[in-house]
Amino acid sequence: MKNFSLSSKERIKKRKDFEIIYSAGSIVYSSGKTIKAIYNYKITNIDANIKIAAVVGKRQGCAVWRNRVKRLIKESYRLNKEMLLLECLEKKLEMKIVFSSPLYTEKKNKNLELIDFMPGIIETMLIIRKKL
RNA sequence: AGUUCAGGCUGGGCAAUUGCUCACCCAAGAAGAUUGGGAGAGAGGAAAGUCCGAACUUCAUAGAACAAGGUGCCGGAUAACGUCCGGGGUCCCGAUUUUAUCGGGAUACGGAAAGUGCCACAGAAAAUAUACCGUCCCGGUUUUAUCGGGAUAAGGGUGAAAUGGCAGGGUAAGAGCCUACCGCGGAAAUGGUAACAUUUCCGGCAGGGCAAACCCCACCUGAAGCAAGGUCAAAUAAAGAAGCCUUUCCCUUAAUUGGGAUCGAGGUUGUUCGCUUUGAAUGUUCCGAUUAUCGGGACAGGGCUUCCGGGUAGACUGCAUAAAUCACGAAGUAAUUCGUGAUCAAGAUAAAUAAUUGCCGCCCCGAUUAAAUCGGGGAACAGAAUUCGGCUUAUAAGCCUGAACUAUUG
RNA sequence: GCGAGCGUAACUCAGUUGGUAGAGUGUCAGCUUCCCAAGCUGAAUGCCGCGGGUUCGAGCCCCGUCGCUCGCU
Repeated sequence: MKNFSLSSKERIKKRKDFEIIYSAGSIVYSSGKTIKAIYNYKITNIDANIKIAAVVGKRQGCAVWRNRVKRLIKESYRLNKEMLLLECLEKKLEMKIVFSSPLYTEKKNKNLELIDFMPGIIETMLIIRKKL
């Protein structure tokens, strides 16, 4: 498996998965609460993998802005996913994470860059790794 | 040259690395699962709002009318439209010049003599006219003011709007009462496909505004929408059909309830033992043997397996060759149409089209300044979701055309 | 994607043949009371979401637009 890819297998696509995560997941915030992560995992023998999704609320901005936020979250996970993936492969976990950034809105933060998301994502991933 | 207004066009480019989506080829593979490699394609002028019109799909439907909704000068374009093009009327602005012409702009612009309704306040009166102040005549009282009767609609005042305008005649004062011009209504002729325009004749004037008030007239519309519709179809529960099974004993219960033993079946193991999991429920009736009971059949109930229909989750399809785009030519004032040639150019579904960097181009600021160079900053509105034709709204910067104004030069 | 509804005072809402925009709560002032509450009296507060149009006149009629809410798998 490649180190920096993010194929369709590594994204949450089914409605049921989201229902499971929101009902039984646990929540982790980064410092400053810029990034919120909800995660859920179980032990399997077959598919040890991580699946993620990025979620932006409808009221936070228009469609272009929402797409950009999701792309930036995915990008910053993609570049740093190795630190969680090895851990999960060793312990044979099927991990599912939902990232969101509830504090950003289009009116306040018009032009967002990758730097605005990268540290928060890394921080939450480190917290999740500790709790395993 | 600048500013403003109106209309139209463009909506940065190239490269590298790491990724995403789609379909194609090659290799691995039982496999159209999956993995690796290769070469290819991958948002807009509004993709937006969902305001109109269609295609397409399902349902309904003999035909006609009504209801409800929409459109509304005339002609053309179109698959269709509330869209577009051309023309006419009305209104506004500017110029010339003077009451017409030219240029630009706006226009929901059918009917008020089919009927109903409304027009606050003010005003005499707001729609069958009327008579507050006036003006004029007659009479009385009284003595220069007032009262009564009549004539009048010129003037005043109110209002958004007051019953044709203006000039002359006429009169007691007035009045389309009469005349000319203008306006209005009707008829005819001419021009135009038509809206309409021009001319002539007739009528002394009928007539207020509002139909984005009800309404009348003409024309149009069946309803819902790709979350339409179609195909395949897991698990679970339940209905139907077929096949097989429904051992024995004891305790208990209201019970087809609960429990134990035996026995059967499955798992573990090469096999046995062992261990472990699991097992239903009988009742009625007939026949035969025998008379305590046993064997067999039928019906009802129960269990297991298989099949069948329905269609949920989910998957596939609808879904990318179309009223398509571009170029040239022809017809037409134009919208647009016709012909020939070329192209095929996104197809996601918790939803791809990205991130980072470099160079060039554009704009702004600063420095040096002859051009130019160096440094810093900036680049809008906004993201396909079945597909087209429009409309509306958002939009940095730049370009083109036309009009008006200003300044400078000749 | 499709379809409905609502924007009026600080808050909750009325407002219909189109004619000077209202109620309740709250705020402020006065009266009452030894003081407060309650009560009584009075006052202030509105670009009727925004922009056009029709009309003499628009919160109301028409068109466009912005924001909010709800329904359909």
